[in-house]
Amino acid sequence: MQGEELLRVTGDDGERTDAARNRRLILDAAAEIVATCGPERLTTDAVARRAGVGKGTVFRRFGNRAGLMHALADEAGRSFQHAFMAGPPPLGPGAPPLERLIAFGEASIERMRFDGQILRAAEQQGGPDLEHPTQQLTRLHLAMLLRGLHVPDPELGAYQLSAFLNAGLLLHLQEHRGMSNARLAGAWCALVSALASDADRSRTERGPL
Amino acid sequence: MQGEELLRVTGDDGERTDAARNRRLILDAAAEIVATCGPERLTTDAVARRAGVGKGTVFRRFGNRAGLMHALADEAGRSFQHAFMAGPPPLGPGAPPLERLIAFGEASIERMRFDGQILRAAEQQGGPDLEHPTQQLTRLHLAMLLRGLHVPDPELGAYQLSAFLNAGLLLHLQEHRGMSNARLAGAWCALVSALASDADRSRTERGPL
DNA sequence: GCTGCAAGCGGACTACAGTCCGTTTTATTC
DNA sequence: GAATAAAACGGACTGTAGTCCGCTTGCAGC
Repeated sequence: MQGEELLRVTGDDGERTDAARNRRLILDAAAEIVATCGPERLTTDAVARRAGVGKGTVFRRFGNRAGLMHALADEAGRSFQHAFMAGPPPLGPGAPPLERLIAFGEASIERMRFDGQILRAAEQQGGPDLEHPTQQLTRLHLAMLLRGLHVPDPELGAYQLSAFLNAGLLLHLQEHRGMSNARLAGAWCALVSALASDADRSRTERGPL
Repeated sequence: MQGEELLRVTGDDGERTDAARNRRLILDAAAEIVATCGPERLTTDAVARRAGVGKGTVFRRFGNRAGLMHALADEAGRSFQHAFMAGPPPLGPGAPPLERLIAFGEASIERMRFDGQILRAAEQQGGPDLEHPTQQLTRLHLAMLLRGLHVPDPELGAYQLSAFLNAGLLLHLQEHRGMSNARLAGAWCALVSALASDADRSRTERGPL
């Protein structure tokens, strides 16, 4: 009766120290393998072996291969996340919503050069994980900007926009269809501008509430 | 020297009769399993067993599991394909491009009720197969309609639109987010209308060439 | 320190996708 | 209808994701 439920005061996140240590070991091992052989060569066995832990531990920590990839992708994307949430304009706060939206798309497209492989690998397997915190954060950000443009359904609009910024799609367009980043950015710009001006127009036509 | 290269005059598509027979057997067996247990339960072993063929035959015919799923999805989607290419307006030819686009989105959303499961299963695994003939046909259709609206980059616009009509995404929004088809259709309508009116406006402003 | 126990661990095990290659079938040519 | 080459066949085999469960470890209270 004494040690029942509320004795989770251990580590930072209530994570036991061995668990935390192993998480880092696994993440580092995975990053090393990805850097060496590419994400497609990352097997859970290899990660476990290299990290010096059992295979079960990998799955306990990350759920599945995609979860591990997401964790890796999140580490890579942390700086991007910071840039659009708290960095300098036009990507960060301070610029008007439309400019921020355009900058966001351009940065996402540009970013594929570095993180595309990992992001794509994370997306695969069971379809893109739309409920993943990082995805949600991205959509929340987009929805906020769309709301600033008075788009009728910002939440759904965010889904529409992020569907296009999907790594699998962008990489395909860049690599297999040979589309330049400028062209992709242009299409993005056209899309968000259209949404913005249309919303603006129907707002002023019907009166601004 | 006699039978060298040009002796492919056999079946319909130059497919040997046993090959054609087995293709049908496999497809029927797969459809039956999907109908009974759902697409996620479809294993290549089970299909082969039920069809009474070897496992290798399944892979020879369809490449991989996703290929089989696509073949299944294509059979299910043939009537839809016919509807937007040769059926009555507004989905088929005869209506103005914007109306056809709207109808296309609505039909795609509606369609998920029946074919969503299979479509999603086909999309999974290695990301959506953007080069699959059916996908290409869809994009070609969308691009044509966008061209009719004088959108600047119809080809890329088609990618943008079809990214949203993705089964994985629509099903997620319907099932996990509880969004009504009306809401989804509304967002689609807003999107294509915005593209259309923006293109139209910048065309008339700068003069219609 | 000692004890209790929830959390964590690890690796054998299962299930499935996809490959490989010796054997069989099909269509063609003579 | 026999010979022949190409195509197809099938099932054993391989590699990998993910599970399971008995064992170990770290933490909290004493």
